[in-house]
Amino acid sequence: MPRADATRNRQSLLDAASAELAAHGLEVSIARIAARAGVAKGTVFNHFPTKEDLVAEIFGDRVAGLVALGEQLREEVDPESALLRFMTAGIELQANDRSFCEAATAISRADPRVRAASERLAQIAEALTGRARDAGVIRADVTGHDIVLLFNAAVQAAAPLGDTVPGLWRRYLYLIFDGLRPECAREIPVAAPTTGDFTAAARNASGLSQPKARSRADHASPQRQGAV
Amino acid sequence: MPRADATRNRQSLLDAASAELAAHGLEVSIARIAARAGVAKGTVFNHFPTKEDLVAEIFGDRVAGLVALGEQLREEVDPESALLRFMTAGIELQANDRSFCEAATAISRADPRVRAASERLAQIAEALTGRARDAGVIRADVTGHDIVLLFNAAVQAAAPLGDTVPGLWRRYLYLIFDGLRPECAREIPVAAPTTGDFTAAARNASGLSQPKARSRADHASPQRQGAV
DNA sequence: AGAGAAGGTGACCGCATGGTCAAGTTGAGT
DNA sequence: ACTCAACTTGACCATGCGGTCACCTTCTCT
Repeated sequence: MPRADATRNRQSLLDAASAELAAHGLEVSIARIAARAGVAKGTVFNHFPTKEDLVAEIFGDRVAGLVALGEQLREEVDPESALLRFMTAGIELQANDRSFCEAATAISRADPRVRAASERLAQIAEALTGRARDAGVIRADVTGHDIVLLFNAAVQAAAPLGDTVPGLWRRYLYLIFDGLRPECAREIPVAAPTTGDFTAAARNASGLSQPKARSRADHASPQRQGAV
Repeated sequence: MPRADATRNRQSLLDAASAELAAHGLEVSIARIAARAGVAKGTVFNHFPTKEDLVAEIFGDRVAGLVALGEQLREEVDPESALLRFMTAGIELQANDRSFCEAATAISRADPRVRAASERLAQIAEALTGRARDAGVIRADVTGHDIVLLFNAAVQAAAPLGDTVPGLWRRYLYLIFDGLRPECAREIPVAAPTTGDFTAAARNASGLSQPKARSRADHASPQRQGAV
């Protein structure tokens, strides 16, 4: 059983990290987080072995929250509104959290907790999508994976103006959602991604330290004889 | 008139930087670029006062290329196919270039060359969109600015699987494009962004040095009494 | 109250980055 | 062939990062 001040500090750190990550994205320094939590830098590493670990903890929680909401929405009577609300929540999470999208792509795919949460999320998304599909309110060729990936789409469309026009992502959510309706479905020449694609992508994702990871990967291809 | 070797080196640097930026994104080090170009680091700064300057040069060229294509497409007979090809080109550019999306948001909004090119791009996009709108092939409430912003959407939707499923962005392009059709248009509760929004966002964008820019901006809001 | 362990601390390390500059090299005009 | 400005070079600087560790403080159990 940990000491009282340790528990307190741990919570402060999680709160501080959560806020700083949301405000400034993945590159916030540990020093900043420590300062905000009112502890020394060393304390951060007492509680979380690496920065990646800290981020994974927070990111896992966020995804878990979304999963919980999705679970509720399965009870919702109207499948269309359920799906729309699910997408809204997923997008809103990212729109309010600078670290989220980056984290989803880069970090913590390797982290087991995040992996688990993400898989649950994919299942929920598929369930909600399936209900909407069966009800005939969205096109037949759209899958749960598509829905999760489209979270990114709406946020990133609005991202260049994100701070200037705060609710803009909503515009693109609606635009994209209209594209999901059966009425206007044209054939799509590319198949939906599979669960296997996601696991394969997870293997490629190396971790937080992109520079290091990069230089390691680089030895393979872009070397030129004369240089260096 | 510059010396012959200077001209040669400048071109090598642009080529190298272009390739490295595409492959590794905005955070490639100057050292890497210099190595690839086969020159010393100092030489880079002989030709481009700052890293931001180098990136702006390249990024400006890319946008200009897209503008040129857009200009050709205005002659195309079918407005729908013209718009679709324009979007495809814009997305493809980003999908093949890791630096592009980041650059669009972060850097070089401040750079006059890039600003100019971006404004031209917005005009072209508006022209192509207008033609498609008049022809009744896309919904009335979509603007050229929307189209440019949606470049990001398709790429970013596919981004988490980008390296694993290379052509995936195409799927989301088609999905999004279907959402642009008049047949399935529902009312959108958020207005399209204006040119003014873009200029306002440009003012906020500070430059390459995000860390510095951040800490400057940070003094304003997220300070907490006890901390630091 | 006292003791011992759990936890906090901040100076410190190694490393990488963007950028500078005095000294050396080289292309081009005569 | 000679000269000199234009250009290149790489050691160097300041800064910021994630992470470590010997030392000190503080909680908790008796």
